[in-house]
Amino acid sequence: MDWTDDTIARLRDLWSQGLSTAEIGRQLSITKNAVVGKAHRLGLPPRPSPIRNRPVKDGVPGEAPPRRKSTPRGGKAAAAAAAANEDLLQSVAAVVAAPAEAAAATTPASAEKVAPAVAPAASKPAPAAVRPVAVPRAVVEPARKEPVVAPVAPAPRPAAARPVPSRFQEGVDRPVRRGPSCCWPIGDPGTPGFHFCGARPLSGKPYCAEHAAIAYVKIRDRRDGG
DNA sequence: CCCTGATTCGC
DNA sequence: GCGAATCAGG
Repeated sequence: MDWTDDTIARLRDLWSQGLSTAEIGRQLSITKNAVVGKAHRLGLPPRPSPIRNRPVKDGVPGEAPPRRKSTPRGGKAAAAAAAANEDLLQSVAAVVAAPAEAAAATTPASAEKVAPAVAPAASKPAPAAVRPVAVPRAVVEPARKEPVVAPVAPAPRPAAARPVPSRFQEGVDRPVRRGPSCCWPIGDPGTPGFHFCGARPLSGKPYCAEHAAIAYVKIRDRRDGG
């Protein structure tokens, strides 16, 4: 791998986007090991690791068969990494908490499904021109085979100025129509006029065509003047 | 099995 | 410095 300034910058960018190492590797056409290794050497912030910490060997390693030539080290390093990890997690959690809560606030229990606060990671054959938006993996599901779009959290008042459709005058909590309905929030939650769009959603989506167009936007390389 | 990220260590 | 091999948890 030729680690030019550009590729390193790309790595840093993708890394900061919260993409998985494997995903970064795919986009850079390298292995995840290369990604991790480089990131490690670059001193990039550790990602939330599935591994809690490196087992301490001075105690009971838990039957860790020393397949390696030398026993795995990393007592201090692992501890530090773990600490940094938690620290990072806290920060990330704090950052993502707000949007999540906001979304939750606008999603009543009556909604049949939760809003798709999910950023589909680029699938394997993803074009290089697009890539998923930064979303910490902790709050997203594994990638779906969806078109590369990014969810946009509904604005607090996407249509505050809009008149309330007459079909909602009679019942706010229970839309007139049954079955799936667009759950795009309209108005202020908790206020009398608040309601959900209620139109027929696109199949497989929580929003109607109109609001899906707003909710899902194509991702463009933000470094490219986006 | 698949996935994940971290570490080690030969090169 | 690099990254495959390996580890280890979900």
